[in-house]
Amino acid sequence: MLPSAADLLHWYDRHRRILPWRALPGQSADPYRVWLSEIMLQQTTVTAVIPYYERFLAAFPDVGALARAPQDRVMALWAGLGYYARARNLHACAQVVAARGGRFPDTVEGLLELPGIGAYTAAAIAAIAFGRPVVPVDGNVERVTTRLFALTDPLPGARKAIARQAMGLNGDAPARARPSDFAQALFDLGAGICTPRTPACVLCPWRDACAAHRQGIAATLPRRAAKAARPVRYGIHFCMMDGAGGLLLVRRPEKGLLGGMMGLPGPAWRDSPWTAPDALAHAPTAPRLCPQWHAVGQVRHVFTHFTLLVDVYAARVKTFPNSLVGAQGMVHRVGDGAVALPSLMRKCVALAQSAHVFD
DNA sequence: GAAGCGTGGGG
DNA sequence: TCCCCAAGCTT
Repeated sequence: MLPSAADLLHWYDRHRRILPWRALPGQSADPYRVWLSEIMLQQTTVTAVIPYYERFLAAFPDVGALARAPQDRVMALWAGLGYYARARNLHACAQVVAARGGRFPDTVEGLLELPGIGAYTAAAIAAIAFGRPVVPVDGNVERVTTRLFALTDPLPGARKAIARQAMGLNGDAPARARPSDFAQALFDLGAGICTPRTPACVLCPWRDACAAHRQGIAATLPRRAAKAARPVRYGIHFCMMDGAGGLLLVRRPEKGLLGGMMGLPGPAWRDSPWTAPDALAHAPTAPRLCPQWHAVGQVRHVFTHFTLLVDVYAARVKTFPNSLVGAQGMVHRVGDGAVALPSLMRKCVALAQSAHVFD
């Protein structure tokens, strides 16, 4: 028995989530909002995205406003959401779209040419915003599909085969009549019913069509290849505050980890721990500046492919010498939210403040 | 194809 | 505490 789109859409009409970027029933979606939400939702949970989405939409009501904004402002609003290349690509994409009159391409092929838009996002925008009959294959759809057809080959190797099966899910007339709802129904099914750990098969509109459910293996799919162990790396960062509550920050390189974001000064992270004298040799210095450094503790931060342990040193000075600011970074006030400071660096600052070195 | 790229919440 | 992983893209 093949899954019926009508069954899924009927379920969706009763149980669809209300989300800030989602059009109400019968209304058409704004391509800008759909695009913005899709970029933010890449590898990121709905609950994490919502406040960022609201702030972005308030700051940049349309693609032209986003295109005209300084990159620093975009990065500052993105700070904390992670995968910062998304924010750089978002800004670049807005400028391309603004240059073509503010209208997004309405085909998968056209969307694919834009920065930050890959196979999934192109299909999602095409289906949700432009009603193209395509199935965006994200993690939800992969999970639903592997279970529906009991596909047991492990990810990521099986990804292409899974996508082929998924793209056939909209083959019947009800699905092709409502491409936008069909795509979002698959998301809601994956997010609310066909969940990773303990799927609520008893509530699933596709239960009778699901091969994995019949075989009692739904919760074990999709299978994944074993992951490599996460190594540990070691960093040192210096938190220096002046009498007016200014913090010395440096601009990180455009590419690479935390690219385009601000950070506390410190030597490059390495594979072996640091000793205190070793670390202090890298402290920011300037003529006639003799800061009293205090070791305030360690921050543990987990990135995708390694764990970072940061020893944080804090010092208070009267004022930052111009040479230091000019050579190594900028100053901003603590509490100023409009700075592109990623979560790792915010943790370091919070630790330094908790040590009362700045009181 | 594989590696690089963040973060926070839940089991 | 640890492990999993979430509407993936780029190189």
